[in-house]
Amino acid sequence: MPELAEVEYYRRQWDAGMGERIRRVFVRTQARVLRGVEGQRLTTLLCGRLLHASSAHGKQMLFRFDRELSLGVHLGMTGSLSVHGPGYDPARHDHLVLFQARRALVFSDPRQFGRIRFDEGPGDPRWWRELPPPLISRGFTPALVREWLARHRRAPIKAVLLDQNRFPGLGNWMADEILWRAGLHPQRMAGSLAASEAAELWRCIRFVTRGALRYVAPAFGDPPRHWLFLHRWHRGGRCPKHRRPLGRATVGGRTTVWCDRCQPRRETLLA
DNA sequence: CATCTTGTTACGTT
DNA sequence: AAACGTAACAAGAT
Repeated sequence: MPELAEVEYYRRQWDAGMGERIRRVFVRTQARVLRGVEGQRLTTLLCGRLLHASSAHGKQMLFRFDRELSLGVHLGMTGSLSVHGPGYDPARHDHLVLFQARRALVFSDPRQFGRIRFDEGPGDPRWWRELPPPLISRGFTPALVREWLARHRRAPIKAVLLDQNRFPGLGNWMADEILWRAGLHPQRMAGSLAASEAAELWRCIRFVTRGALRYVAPAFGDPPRHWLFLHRWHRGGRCPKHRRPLGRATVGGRTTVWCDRCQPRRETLLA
């Protein structure tokens, strides 16, 4: 489910507990989402700690506690964070619950494609420091996009956009939205883009990222009707620009939606 | 019942 | 050595 804007929405859910102490920890020790994190150790170390700060970077989240403890959360396909009352009774797919005096901070994930991390030590953990530049940052430049297109020149552009090593936080719906706006067919080879197309792609990445954060992050709302977003989910959906039926195929291993008129399959040669 | 899924990664092939 | 495609992970929705 979550791409960068949904992740940001979930991160804010736990803001309710900021600056307050963890009284008790529930952890499903054998859960796959722990990915090697030892539940007992996590419980021992987190009990009594203050939740200091949180941040999101692409689809990753990091929650910081006093005594240099860091809790990393990735939501996978079906993960979520929520807040409940202090007497909350963990449900079947809740894998980690941090109880505070007045609430319970809950991590839930039915499919368990998500991941919990737990690190000790000053500063941010190494895996966090090594994340690529956020899409909304000065470090994310058109040159980085060009270099990535060249490196993956034989792959379909849709698959390239889904690579978290360069486009942290982009997921299936955002990638389709970006390509639709950029007028690029998802099956175009990355190496076939003209310089002007790559520049437009960069602009659309920024535009869609800002829009997603604006429309989705505050209250899990929908983008406007003139975005592809609302039209892409069901078969029979039509392009919001001129009502043409949307194309649909698997590209880069994911269900992909596009408009043949906005995104011609033929390689465009020059602007 | 069959098919689908807003994500990632291990593995085999090119 | 990189780059690329695919299967697998698991459970719920349609």
